Amino acid sequence: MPTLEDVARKAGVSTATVSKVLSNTPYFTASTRDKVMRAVEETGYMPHLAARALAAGRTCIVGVVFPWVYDGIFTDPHILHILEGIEPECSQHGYNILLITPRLTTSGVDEHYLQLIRSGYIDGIIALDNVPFASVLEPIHKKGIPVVNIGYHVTSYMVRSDDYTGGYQLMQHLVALGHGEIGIIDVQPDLNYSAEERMKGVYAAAEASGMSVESLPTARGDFSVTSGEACAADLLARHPNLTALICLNDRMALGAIQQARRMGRQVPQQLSVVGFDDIPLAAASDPTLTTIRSDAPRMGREATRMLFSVLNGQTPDSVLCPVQLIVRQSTTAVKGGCLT
Amino acid sequence: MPTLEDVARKAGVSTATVSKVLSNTPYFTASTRDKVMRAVEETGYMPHLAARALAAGRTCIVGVVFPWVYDGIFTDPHILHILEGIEPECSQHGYNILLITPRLTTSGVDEHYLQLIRSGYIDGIIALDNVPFASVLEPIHKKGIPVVNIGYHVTSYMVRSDDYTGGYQLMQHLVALGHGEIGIIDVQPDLNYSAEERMKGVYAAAEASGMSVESLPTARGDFSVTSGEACAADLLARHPNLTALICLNDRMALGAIQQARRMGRQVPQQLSVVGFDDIPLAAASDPTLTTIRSDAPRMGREATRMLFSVLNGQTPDSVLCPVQLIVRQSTTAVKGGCLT
DNA sequence: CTGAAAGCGCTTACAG
DNA sequence: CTGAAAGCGCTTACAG
Repeated sequence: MPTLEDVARKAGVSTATVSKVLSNTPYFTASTRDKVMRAVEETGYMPHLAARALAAGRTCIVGVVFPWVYDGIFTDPHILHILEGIEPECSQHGYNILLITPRLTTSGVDEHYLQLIRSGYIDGIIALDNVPFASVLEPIHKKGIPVVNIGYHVTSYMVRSDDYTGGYQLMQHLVALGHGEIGIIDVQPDLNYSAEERMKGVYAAAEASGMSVESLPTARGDFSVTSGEACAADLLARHPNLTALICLNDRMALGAIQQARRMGRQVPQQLSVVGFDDIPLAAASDPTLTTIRSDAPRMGREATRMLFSVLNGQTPDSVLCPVQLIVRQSTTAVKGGCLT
Repeated sequence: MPTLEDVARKAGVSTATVSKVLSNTPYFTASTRDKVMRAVEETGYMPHLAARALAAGRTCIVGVVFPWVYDGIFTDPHILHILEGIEPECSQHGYNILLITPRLTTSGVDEHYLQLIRSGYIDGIIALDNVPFASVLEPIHKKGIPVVNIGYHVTSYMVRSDDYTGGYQLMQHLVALGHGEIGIIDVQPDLNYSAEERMKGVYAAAEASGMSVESLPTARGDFSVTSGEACAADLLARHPNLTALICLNDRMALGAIQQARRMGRQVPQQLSVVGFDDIPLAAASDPTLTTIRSDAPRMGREATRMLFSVLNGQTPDSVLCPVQLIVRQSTTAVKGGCLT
């Protein structure tokens, strides 16, 4: 492999000059540039990134930190759509993506992660740090690497999805359809920041329409389909007069629909059900599911742009990404209810 | 950040010695090691990877090359399950994953990809190189980086899914259920290597059971749900006596089921339908889909192990990963047919 | 505008 | 077993 020195010799200039031409400093004449570029062509020179990284203190690598909090990390569509937004921005800036998946437990992060963060290999980080029991941010802060977090853990630069408004819209949608007897399938508190925000939104909308938050029948699932079934069974048995269910994610909603059917309740004619996330199955299930879609690629894109702006010495504002209510077949006006 | 020299000074030895202790060469006494390790502790030393890469010629980075052949790259479950198998192996070996997504067109790969490959940043590569019209392997070969390919493009080390056997099993399954009038929904040749192999398997099984391959009614889709619908409409109109359809992927199979229903054919009572891939929806659709599952995480794992073995100077054998027939509700014995 | 030289932080023959 | 020294391939003040 040819080095800078080979190019310099061939062009009849010093390595310093070649370096300057190649890194687009303004200090050279057109004729020098031509000589250098010709030599680059002829030698097939390509910069050695590790050498450049050592000398310049920049690696052109951004770390994308997806903590390994559960097995499904690589198949979670949300995470992947975020990556989909990150990749083109990095590519465009000539940056490479190092995929970092620390094992995150209540006792902290793993050793390999710590080493990597402190290794000088990474110019900036986009983290997906959003579980209450632990954070990946601390070693990053300590090392002083610029970081943008997608999630609710607090740092200087953040991108969040508007979970609160999503929850608000779901409740509002059901109220507008005339529903008054609404059950909730949520999850245990302190399990997930987004879920907490969603619930706050649901409650705010309930209060805004004059409902008493305390009296909303509630069951607690764990995001899984089966927990949705169990919760629906519980709620519908205890409160047969319910006309609608708000589920904190789509998978529980799909489980709830299955269970409602089993108990002889048609969806949506006798029971409206809403979910959250707009997973692919939500558009393909029967009935299709009314839900909230967040713009994950946009979150990735915004986070990456923020990171580059930080790397350029600016201090961008944090971003709240809007969500969208997707009305499908699983909700309808309450029978005999009055539309507002 | 403390450097090797800081550690050496504090331990009262040379940097060469510290380096030897840290890289586990056998050339030091226990007492030296203790001194060094204590100094490492006290200084909080962490090796600078770029410096190490430059000096040692190893970066501890493996590139995972997923060519950007279509938008869905980040949401294709198959790709992600492969990544799921790659990550733990790399992590275990102390290697980091650089995610490389070259834009692949008939005119070749993009410039940024070429630079990266030739940059000296990457010790080894796992590629997912499997579309007939272009390959990402050539620049890798040219640069001489060890590479394992997951797919049908030829290189020294390869991992493939046994598409052929998958196709064979689907046909065999239908024949065993007594089906004799079987339609095929395939895709255009030269579009996808895996699809070609699947078809070869289907044909081989057909011949093995005495069918004439030429007479199999066939329609050509493009992997999409809607193309599955169109193909089913075509086939069932032209050949009303068909009792089963083999579709080269699940999405076309799901489309075919929809269309069959619309045309008044119950699945599976009046028409058995099989797919290929076992996408998540295959287990959740109505009816659930009989299909072929390939073990993507295993493919990722095998490829990574092969790569590390190549990096260690060995020459591992290529791997053919077995597939599995998943029998679900969309297939049943032909009415009045004789089970063999 | 150009170049000589130091230096980024490590590893690795080599000599002892 | 240990260390002095060269070198990996680049960038960056600095002097001219």
